[in-house]
Amino acid sequence: MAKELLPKKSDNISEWYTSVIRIADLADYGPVKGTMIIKPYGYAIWEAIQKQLDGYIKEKGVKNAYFPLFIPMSFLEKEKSHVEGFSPELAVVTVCGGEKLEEPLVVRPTSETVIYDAYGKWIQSWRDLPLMMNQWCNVVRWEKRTMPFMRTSEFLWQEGHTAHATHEEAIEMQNWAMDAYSKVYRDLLAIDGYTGLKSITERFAGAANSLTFESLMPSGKVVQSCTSHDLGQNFSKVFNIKFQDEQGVDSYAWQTSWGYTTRSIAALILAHGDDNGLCLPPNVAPIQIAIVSAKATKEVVDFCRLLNEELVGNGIRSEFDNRDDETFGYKLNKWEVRGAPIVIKVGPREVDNGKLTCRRRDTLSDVEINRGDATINIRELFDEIQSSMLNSSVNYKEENTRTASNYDEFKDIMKQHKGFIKVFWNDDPKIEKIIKDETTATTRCKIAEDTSGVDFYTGKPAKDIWLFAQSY
RNA sequence: CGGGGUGUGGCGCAGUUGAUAGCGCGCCCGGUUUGGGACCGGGAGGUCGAAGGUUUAAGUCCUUUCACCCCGACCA
Repeated sequence: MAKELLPKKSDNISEWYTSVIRIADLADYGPVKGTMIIKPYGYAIWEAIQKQLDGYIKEKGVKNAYFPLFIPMSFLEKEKSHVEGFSPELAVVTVCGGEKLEEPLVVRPTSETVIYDAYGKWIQSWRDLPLMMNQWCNVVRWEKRTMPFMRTSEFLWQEGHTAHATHEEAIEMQNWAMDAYSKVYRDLLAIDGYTGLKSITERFAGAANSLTFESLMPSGKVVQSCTSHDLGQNFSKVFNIKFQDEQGVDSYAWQTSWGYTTRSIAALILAHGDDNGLCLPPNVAPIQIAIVSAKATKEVVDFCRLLNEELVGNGIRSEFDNRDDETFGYKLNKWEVRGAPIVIKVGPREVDNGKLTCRRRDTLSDVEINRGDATINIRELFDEIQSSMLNSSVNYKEENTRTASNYDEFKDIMKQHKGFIKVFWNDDPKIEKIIKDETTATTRCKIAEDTSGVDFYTGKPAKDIWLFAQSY
């Protein structure tokens, strides 16, 4: 624990990022390339996200289930664009129990194929629809360039898979999932972003179209940590997910899949952290309140203990840091690096005057509140911190969304600022490739249909408004 | 996977022309301390990323390999 060892975020955001993960005790490297150990403090963030998102999922009537880790290679090969999209990053098992397998097994990179093989067996009638399942699990994608939380060979996520009788119903589901994701982002992580449709190049392998939530990081690069796909009938046709409707006519089901990953924790670290370390919004902070005593007299310790019990009893994630081998100043810095939203400083002064000195992590300023109604005051402070953090994210996004009306302006913005670039554009993979090669920017999403402008690249009448940016 | 860089106790580093390792922080024990990273005393801990090679002798030279960082391609 040494704050002076933390590189300045403004100097070198990459080194800052990997250091803060280690110093704040979020995670450590695993023994295998690209793998990571998520430590309790980091995992608790994931649990807070899970709790919220799992609640939304259940409210919607989607059931949790679990499907196998191993998938026969032939399953992936059934959907052409799916296997083409994933084959470069597959981990494949060829030997089991000391014997070479007849058919290699893929460690799931995503579970469409294994789940839809089962759906094909389970769905016979319109009465079986909609079929809506979700699983919380790990997936493996052998990435070339890894980074803790941002891009690991194995990562945790939730994947929802649904089958519906109509395309409209499937689209409603797809939109619902993205709404839930953006609520998690905004309400829990205090991160704003743009929701929209992916381009032909960027969409999920096997999807008819993909919705995404894109959030801008201080480096000027953009993070995508969740997507929601309209799979059309692409998978139902190859996995034979057929049902007989009320008229006795056979049709293929309309499907969606949607996932939210631990990459969102990377966004959380990057978006709010500063030169002093992590800065967590109260709604996801594993420890929302750290109580630190300035002098460990019996009166002070008893005061802290009672306060902590009261807060914990009222559902606040509070901890009394009662270590006797660390000094006051040391503890304050420790909780600062670990990003606890509020540190309550208690000494004889507070015991005497019935006030609490609260240090806000987001503003690094002290606020005095009454001990008497501590819980109420702290809940108010939480709300204030949470919304102030979201506000700064909203402002940052808006300040860094720039409009380009032609390619020269576009290149200029990429050179000077990065961030989001808003343009009129018609989706064209060939042009997207050229732009990427020349500027490193790719489409993030289509945010609106609008025929009032001309395509920034070709100058021809345009149909839509798109956001471009460099992605992580 | 391509280009560049790094690799020495948990962390940050030093180690001259080759002679089998040292510092600071941290850690453990004892004591004094505690309102923004305390101090004194006493300890533990490394064969120098890994494997091979040259040599009487390798942290230092050579080869291979691995990991991490920065920049690309792939990607949630």
